[in-house]
Amino acid sequence: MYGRTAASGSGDRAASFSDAVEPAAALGDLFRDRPLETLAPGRALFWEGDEAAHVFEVAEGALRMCRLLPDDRRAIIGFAQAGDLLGVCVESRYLFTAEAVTRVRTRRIARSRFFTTIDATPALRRRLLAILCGETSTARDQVVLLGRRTAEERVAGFLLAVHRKSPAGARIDLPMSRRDIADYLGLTVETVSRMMTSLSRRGLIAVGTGRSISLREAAALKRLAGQDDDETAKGSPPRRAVWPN
Amino acid sequence: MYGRTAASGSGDRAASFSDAVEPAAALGDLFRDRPLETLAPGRALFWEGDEAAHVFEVAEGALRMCRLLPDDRRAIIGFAQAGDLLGVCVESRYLFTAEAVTRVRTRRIARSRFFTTIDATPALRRRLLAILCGETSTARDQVVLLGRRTAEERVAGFLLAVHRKSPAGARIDLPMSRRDIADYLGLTVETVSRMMTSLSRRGLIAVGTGRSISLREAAALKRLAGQDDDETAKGSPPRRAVWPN
DNA sequence: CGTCACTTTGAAAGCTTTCAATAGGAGTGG
DNA sequence: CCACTCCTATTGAAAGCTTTCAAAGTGACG
Repeated sequence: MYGRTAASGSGDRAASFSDAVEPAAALGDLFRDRPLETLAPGRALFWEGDEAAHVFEVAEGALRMCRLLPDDRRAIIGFAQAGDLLGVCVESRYLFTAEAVTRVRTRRIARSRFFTTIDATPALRRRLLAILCGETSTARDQVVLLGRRTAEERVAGFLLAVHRKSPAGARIDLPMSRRDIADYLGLTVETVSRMMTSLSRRGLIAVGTGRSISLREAAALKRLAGQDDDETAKGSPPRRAVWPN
Repeated sequence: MYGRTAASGSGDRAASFSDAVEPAAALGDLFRDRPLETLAPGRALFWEGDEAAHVFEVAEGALRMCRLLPDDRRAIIGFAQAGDLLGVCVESRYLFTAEAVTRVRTRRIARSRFFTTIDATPALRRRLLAILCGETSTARDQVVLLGRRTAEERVAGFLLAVHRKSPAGARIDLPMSRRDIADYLGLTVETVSRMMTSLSRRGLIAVGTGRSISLREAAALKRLAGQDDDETAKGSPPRRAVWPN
């Protein structure tokens, strides 16, 4: 589990990494006086199945939350970044592995203390509730993405999602590798690469050196990703197509 | 959002519909004296985007939670059944449409009252927390399923999941259509049908009349679905494959 | 300035989807 | 109670999008 401890951020619902929640009581306060711990790229903060003894707050860097299938296929459930909470779960074991993508700095508190404090503080309870609802919502967005969108739509949507939470400008620096992106989007590295190339050739993005990318035609990209800010249809209720039973 | 208000149930984490939570304070009590409302098959309990005025408890029947893409592609996020909670969300609008698959009976309470009561009752707060964590976990299982499993694994896993929550016996009666299953598994109706036929021809299942299916070789099915109850590997920690960065 | 890991390309293979058409079943009306 | 209609499920065959398998580029580092 993860979630911003005091995030702002908008977040088009379609394809957002973590969740947009209005600033409120800061869950981050819980970690205020805990020491910072550093994690080198590639190292795990905790493993799926391990005793969930702590709850973590990401202070810096990016992590990937992943799960492995018996035959080594890997699925990345999401990425966590500064301000996100990791390891919140009711069960006693972590449900996924959290690995550092970049150098990461975290703070931790005992799970028991986390819940005790949360339970005793109305404002924090509401924050946690919001975070959990957001997490579910994000995971479901991912379900829609994986279940019904093409490779191109996934990649376009991914780039837009990253962009939405990066400082500013058309330039984005992906902290993760193509493999991470592929495992997050349910594709292969090659397909991700091909889509990037394709978007690039069509002038929608510019693939820079390393892992930097510039969005050239955000509007077109949104159209591709199916995240049209179609203002005309904005007011109308979503879609009420009638489906046979 | 949905979740069992007082569920028992085990639930192999891989591919479970709703979530397994130990019995505790019954959230269902909140609905105890509310009148039952009936919904005919195919009718919506609420629409995505609608003002989330109520929280519902399913008393009977099965619903599908779905989302539509701009071009009519549909994704089913999950199914809800007796005991599940629907419509819990922090935001003011429903994030998906809930439609009756079978004849459904529900009870409802105002969202404000729901949260007020929950907030005032420690035991209920913990229940809700557990439900929300479970929902997130379920949605993520689905992400892994859609992102990294083959059509055959998905169908096999789906049948096992349905079986796990049905009364008993090898026989299961699917309340939903092939289309619903397809939209839930991110496949087409034809592919689902072909997989069923294939499993049937190999003797793993027997496709009865209507929507009934018998599991002939549950063990083999589990192997296919990647849900091996491999006792030997049971004790060992999940998987700690080291991934390059 | 090599080495190694990651990314990009190519070409062929594969799994699913599409498009079409044939079964099956449930419900309706004569 | 049977004929008729409609909708859902099953099959087939061809097309397509992704994946696989291989190999060539690129860039970061020591």
